[in-house]
Amino acid sequence: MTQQDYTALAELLFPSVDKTPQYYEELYPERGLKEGARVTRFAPSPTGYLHLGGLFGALVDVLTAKVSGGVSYLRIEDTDKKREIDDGVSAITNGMAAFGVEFDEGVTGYGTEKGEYGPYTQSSRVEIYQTIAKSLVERGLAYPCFCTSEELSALREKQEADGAAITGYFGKYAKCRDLSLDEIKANIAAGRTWVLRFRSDGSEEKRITFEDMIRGKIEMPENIIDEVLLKSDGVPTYHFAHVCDDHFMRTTHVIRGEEWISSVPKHIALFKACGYRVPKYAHTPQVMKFDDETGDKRKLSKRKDPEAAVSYFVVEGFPKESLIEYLLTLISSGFEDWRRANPGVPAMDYPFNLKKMSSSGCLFDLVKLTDVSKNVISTMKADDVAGRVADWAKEYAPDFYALVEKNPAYLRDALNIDRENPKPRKDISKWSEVPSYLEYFYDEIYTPDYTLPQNIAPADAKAILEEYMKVFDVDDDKDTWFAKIKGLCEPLGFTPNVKEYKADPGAFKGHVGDVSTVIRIAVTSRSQTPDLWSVMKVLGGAKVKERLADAAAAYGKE
RNA sequence: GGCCCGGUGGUCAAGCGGUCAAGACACCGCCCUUUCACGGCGGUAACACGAGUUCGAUUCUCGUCCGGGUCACCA
Repeated sequence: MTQQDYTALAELLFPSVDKTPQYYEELYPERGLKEGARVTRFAPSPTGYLHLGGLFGALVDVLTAKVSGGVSYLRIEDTDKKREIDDGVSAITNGMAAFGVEFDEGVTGYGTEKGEYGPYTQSSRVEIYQTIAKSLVERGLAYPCFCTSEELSALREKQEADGAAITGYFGKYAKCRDLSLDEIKANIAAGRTWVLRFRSDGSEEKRITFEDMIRGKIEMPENIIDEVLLKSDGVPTYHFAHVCDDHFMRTTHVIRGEEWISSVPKHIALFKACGYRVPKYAHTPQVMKFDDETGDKRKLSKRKDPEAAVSYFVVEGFPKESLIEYLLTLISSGFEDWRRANPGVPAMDYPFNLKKMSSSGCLFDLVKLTDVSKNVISTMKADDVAGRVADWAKEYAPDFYALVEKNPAYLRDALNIDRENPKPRKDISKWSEVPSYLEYFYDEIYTPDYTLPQNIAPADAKAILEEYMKVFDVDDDKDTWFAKIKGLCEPLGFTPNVKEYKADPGAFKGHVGDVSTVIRIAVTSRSQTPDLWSVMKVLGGAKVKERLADAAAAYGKE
């Protein structure tokens, strides 16, 4: 075909395209950012709920931009209408919001966005792709292909049967590659649909190398495939959209999952054909999970693993900071050290470095998350914890919420036991644990169970309780409170001195610990609780006396 | 199958030619202690395998094995 033919072909294929690439170059100028500033993007497709791996990637994008004084943005890749789901976009933006991940630009919700480089939704950018496609045709770098999917799969089968190393539409197999202008016209006139293909000039022998920001140098065979640029409905494939968008949105660093590594040669070829500067690439490792059934590491699966959806963590009531902190420990090995050196600093201030990211797939570890979360929660103020518990309960535990809502101060006080001090308790890892954790503070959900440890006889328990009721005063300070419990010991055959008991166990029924346990069980039905004195203070004198009496009566019946 | 990525304790991981191979989680023990937790101290436990390069390999090279990805008008 001659240049004239190409021009005519471009006009034939894209009659309605009236803009030029130059128009968009001016519309989306280079960003005037300072030297070294990185522009990153998170570009998911709205095909389901927000995946944990998605949050992971988004974090890397945002951090990379932030640390360099650059820009991160959210782009929606909705070029495949078949796979799209109704609230796919909201699932992504809500999920990000729920964990406090904020982009500088891009889609902010269903139908809304911010920033000067939009639209940030690919389905709204078809005119741009077509303009670039048209110019590629004019330059002989792209051509229409009329092959049907049947023909294509027949081709693949034939190649496989021949034992071909590379299968696909390329070179001599690309039968539409050298159609004449007249043939093309005839096909179109006959109403045959077409896709636009890239005319690759790659060679099977040549290899290309590129520098991955995480993995270092990667060498691969050059792309020889005549990749589809525009599907038959005129919408671009991922590959073409990636090139156009990341060029015009002036992305400097393309950070995406490692499943894209194998298409980098394709992308580099496309960037070059378009005359664009190739961005830097960083391919992140996959988040895996240990499969108990097979005993193997495997990719986190949407179908089998509830924790693959970030919504799992909000339902369970993990604070957003916990998941972020945990993910950061996976993302960057230096994070835990930094955290120890910088307690209380927002996680997003972490001086992240792409190069220090591990390149091997990491296993998602719920146990570690639990530990991280306990630490996060242990540093929160009681008011904060109470507020978050209430917010969580309102949504996911309405019965508990009804209880809590009646007296917020009471909830706060119960949650404040052994909190707001240098060595806070670390009992809670997620809000869903709170209802059972605070059970004995609420009669409505409290079921008395006065079961004693083996070594304490009910009759002794009854005696302890009866004596204790005589001296109990909720207003005692902690020392006199405990002195009273010690005072109970000797008359009843126990010793206030644990060491004394250990020296000669046979001489006593037990020690203060046993006496305390009896009281603890009477008041809370548990042998293990946070500081009992504090618990009683929160419960109030009347309630404590009532429980003491109930328990004593219960032992009396035995 | 071709191409590509990866392989340090159970998990996450430092390490970049010479280390008794960090640390965190989990686990175990001890101390603290009226229970539990917290905290402190200590412990078990790893360089997938085989060659090569080197005075010396966890570190470099090759091969093997294992895991993963990718070979669509899906992203």
